[in-house]
Amino acid sequence: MVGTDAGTPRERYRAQVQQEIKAHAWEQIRAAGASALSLSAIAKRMGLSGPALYRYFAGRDELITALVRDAYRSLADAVRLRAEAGADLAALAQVLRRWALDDPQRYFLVYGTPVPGYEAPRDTTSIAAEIMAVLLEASAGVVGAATPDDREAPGPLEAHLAEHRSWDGGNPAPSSALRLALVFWTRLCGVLSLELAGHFTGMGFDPEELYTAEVRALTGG
Amino acid sequence: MVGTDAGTPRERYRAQVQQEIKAHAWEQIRAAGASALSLSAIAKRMGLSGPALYRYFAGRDELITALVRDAYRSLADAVRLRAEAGADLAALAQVLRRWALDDPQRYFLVYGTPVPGYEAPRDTTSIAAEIMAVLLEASAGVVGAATPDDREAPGPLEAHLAEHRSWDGGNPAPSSALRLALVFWTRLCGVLSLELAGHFTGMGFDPEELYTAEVRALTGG
DNA sequence: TCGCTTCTGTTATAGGTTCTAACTCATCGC
DNA sequence: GCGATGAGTTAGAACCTATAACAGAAGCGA
Repeated sequence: MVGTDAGTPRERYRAQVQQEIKAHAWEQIRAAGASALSLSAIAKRMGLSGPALYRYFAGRDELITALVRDAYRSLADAVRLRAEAGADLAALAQVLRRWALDDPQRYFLVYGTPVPGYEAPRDTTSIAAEIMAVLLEASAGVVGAATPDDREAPGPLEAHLAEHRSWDGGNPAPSSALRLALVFWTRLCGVLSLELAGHFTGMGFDPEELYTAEVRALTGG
Repeated sequence: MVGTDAGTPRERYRAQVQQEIKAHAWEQIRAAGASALSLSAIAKRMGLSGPALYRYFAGRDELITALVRDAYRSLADAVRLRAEAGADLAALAQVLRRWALDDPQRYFLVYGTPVPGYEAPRDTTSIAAEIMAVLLEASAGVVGAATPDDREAPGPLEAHLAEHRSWDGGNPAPSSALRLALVFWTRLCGVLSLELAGHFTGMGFDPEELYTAEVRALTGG
């Protein structure tokens, strides 16, 4: 645990209390969703009284923003770690699915309903870019493995992406890899969002079958 | 406008006030999201005082439930009307996109973050089934139009769906049509959810290109 | 037309929330 | 030890949901 005990005692204490607040916040969110998050309730359960928490977070919004950032970070770490361990795109799909099922409300904090006025802070967008970079790298591996016969003529989307690839982080992957990473992302989020929101309940089939079928279609398995 | 003025004067008045309440509610939701919906604020803007609204809705949850139902209904009507006018699957995709972009928060009320404990009332699930029935019908048209050469061997998902098609509403469509309707739904919701939540902002490309590319891939255009 | 009933809207109130202000007290560094 | 910093407290303003008790209008039957 390198870096855990850096700074002055006060800073360490402060960081620890902040972590404790966030832990209680996650507990509440898991139980009743982010909209039910209450600073007062957290304070009460920590043996503190209401306004004490404002020493640690400027308000409810700042706490939620921190939770969103942590959620983003946990997904980015999970994906990046497995990618560095040599996982291919199909394996990354399973990482994403596991991460989502492990805590649906955490998934929705990242990919759920946005607040109209809300502007994502800079660090979360950079984490999002980090995730896309990993997916892009893995996608380049898939399209690179395709035999020349499999290379279809670039469609309109590839052409469009070839001209708008400012988000590729300098990755020299072909536009077909850009397309694959993007479609991978949207299709899997599509299945997960509907599954976790319960839109498949009562339909009788197993969402995992749908998910893995989409992964197969994407990775040419 | 058949059926608008049915019932006693009191019933008509009551229905009108309920509609007015919902109109103000949508206004608030469009501006600041469903979590910012306030009965007090609605009452104030209607020239009423707080508790008066409880004559029309038992509480905040019941109002939101009514709004969810109306949102579902508007999507089902939009899709069904165009389908009855002869629209094919690609055209229905455009209807869905237009409906979503027209009011993102309405989309998220249906397909956004769910409240953990919340159980969808029966009438909304039946509307969801109605939407799926329309998509299934249009999907059957697409797979029916495919030449025999295009018919691929049924994959694992088709096999799974063939055994779990309780949601098909008695439609005798082949399991490939079930698969298509399901994948149509999830892929398009994937693009729309990410687009409307702003996850593509700053990436430079046009989400509509991605959307139409997915529609092309689905309808074999 | 009278009067009863039903429904609408009111105020008062309880209890919850976020958040600010002002104050007390412990801790840390010099 | 002493001053500065920071943590935690209570008090309070301004919201919110929701209920209770009451006033008054509208509808309906006799």
